[in-house]
Amino acid sequence: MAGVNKVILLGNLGADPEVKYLEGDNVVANLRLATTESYKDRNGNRVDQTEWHDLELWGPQAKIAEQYLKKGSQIYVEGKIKSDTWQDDQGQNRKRTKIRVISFTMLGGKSEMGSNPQENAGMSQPSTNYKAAASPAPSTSGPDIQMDDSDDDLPF
Amino acid sequence: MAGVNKVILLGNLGADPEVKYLEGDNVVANLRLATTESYKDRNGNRVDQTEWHDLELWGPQAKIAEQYLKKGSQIYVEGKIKSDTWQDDQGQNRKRTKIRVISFTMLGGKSEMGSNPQENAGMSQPSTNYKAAASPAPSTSGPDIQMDDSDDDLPF
Amino acid sequence: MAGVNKVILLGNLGADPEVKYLEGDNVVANLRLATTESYKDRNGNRVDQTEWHDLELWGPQAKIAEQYLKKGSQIYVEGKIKSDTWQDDQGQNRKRTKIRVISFTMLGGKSEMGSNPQENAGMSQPSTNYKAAASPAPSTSGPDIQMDDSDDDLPF
Amino acid sequence: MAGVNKVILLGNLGADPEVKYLEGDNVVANLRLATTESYKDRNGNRVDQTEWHDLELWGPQAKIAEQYLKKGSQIYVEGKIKSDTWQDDQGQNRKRTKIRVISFTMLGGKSEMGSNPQENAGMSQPSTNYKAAASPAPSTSGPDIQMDDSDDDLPF
DNA sequence: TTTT
DNA sequence: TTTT
Repeated sequence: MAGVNKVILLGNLGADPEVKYLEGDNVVANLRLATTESYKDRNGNRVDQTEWHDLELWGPQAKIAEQYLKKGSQIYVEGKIKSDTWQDDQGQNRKRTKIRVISFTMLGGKSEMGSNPQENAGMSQPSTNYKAAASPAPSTSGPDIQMDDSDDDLPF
Repeated sequence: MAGVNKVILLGNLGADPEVKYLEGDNVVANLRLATTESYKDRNGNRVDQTEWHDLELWGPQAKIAEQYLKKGSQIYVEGKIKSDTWQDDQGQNRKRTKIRVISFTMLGGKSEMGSNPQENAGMSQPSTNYKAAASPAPSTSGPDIQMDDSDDDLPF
Repeated sequence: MAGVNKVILLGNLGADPEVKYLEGDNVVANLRLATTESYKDRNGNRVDQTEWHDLELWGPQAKIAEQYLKKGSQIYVEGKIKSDTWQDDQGQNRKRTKIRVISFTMLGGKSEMGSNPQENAGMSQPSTNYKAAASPAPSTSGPDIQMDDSDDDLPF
Repeated sequence: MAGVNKVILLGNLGADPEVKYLEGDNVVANLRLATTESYKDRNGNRVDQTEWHDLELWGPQAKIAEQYLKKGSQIYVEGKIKSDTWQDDQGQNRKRTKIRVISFTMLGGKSEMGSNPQENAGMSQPSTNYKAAASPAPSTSGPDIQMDDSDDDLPF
């Protein structure tokens, strides 16, 4: 039963975040992330190989992504693999794999922090590490606890 | 261009390895790995959530997997996400995601190492860490050589 | 400012946990973990190389460790590197590095769960993943949030 | 015996690399890497906590570090923990922990690749991932060969 | 001693 | 579809 399911990615966004506001105050952001490897083939030519990843962020993380990330942004991501399975119109089993983001960090320093300081509350550094908080935000009354969403049972 | 694409899994095999011997001495093994998380839902009930991963191993690794792994084996895996994309019969874009294994380690000590000591050459411990070696070995001669199989340009 | 400091270990305990109960309900456990690599030297002889790690766990994690881990236990650990620096008697700068554990998972299934079922509440599997909760436990009123202690500002 | 000893760091260099050329064509580079976490304390004030890591790179990696890294460079690192233990003048046991780098990637795109294209041979991208190659190259001929430098038995 |  |  012991299980570890961990993904570490570092790459660039292929497009601006797609953010959806759902009922009940929930927010989800979908990102397309490219990770590119370079290697030399047997003839000594450099070859780039790009893998595209579908990332999913929920709650406060989604909002931070909406606010600060855009096409081209470089980020470091920790998450886990999550698959959806369903039957398509032809009755065939289908599977789609995405990365549920647990935390991410903006790199590259090309931040364009909004001009509204309110927006940046508690986030003076654009490259702070954003741990996921469940959404709706739990009323943690403890000191400064960082939450992550790795094990919650919210419906996402 | 900087890219990191890393997966760390720890779980159990849902079936024996499926191994195919290809032309040119190539071997590929496919594994189904389950990683299970346990958490309590809002009612305090324990819930298990299992994610199934398709693993792909090549060359010597595939042979080691064939030899030592079986349904139920517990392993620790490092690898990377690799997707195949194609068009199906209906002309729809399809995508299948799997984990290309870079290294793995057998856990649990329930090894049943073959009775033939030759088989265990260099592997007195069942839980040795098996780093991937490209197969057939690339004719690496320069200093730029990739020393694991993460970046090779072999056709897999 | 972007920072990642992550350690992943899988190994066995060299001794039973050392647990200290501090004032204010705090608990700390210290573990000695061995990670062993096997490789062949240039003569083809198998060589084992063991690295010893000093792990530190706080709060509920420390109690779980006290309860379920013992000399020889095999665990998977995620944590971060933390160093203490000080001056010794001779006025020399000294540094000691340890691993602050964020989460751990018991492996090997050799659990000897206590006979008191209360103790195992919510932990029917010995190999559940134990995320750290800050100590003293925050009064999280949210649903089932998993906390980790990676970013707290408690004095440890 | 199963062992995993893995470190993932992302941070900035506190100083230029220190490179030593040893007898027998060996090269070693030492780096000081800072990883900084930001969090809010219980009063809502942002606090930065910096951990300093001693990195050690060998062979070709050391040369690449010497050539392209400098004080302030942002890098992503994978490696493992390695400790030296010895007795000091007072006969006391001492231990020093460092990170043996397995691979690293330059981030931030502030590369100042030398103007000599020869220098960049096989490395048109400053942020290529540098996997360690043992130096001098081991005469790998069998299938059990370690394909990165994590498990070699070279004298470093 | 870094970085934002 | 990203990035250098």
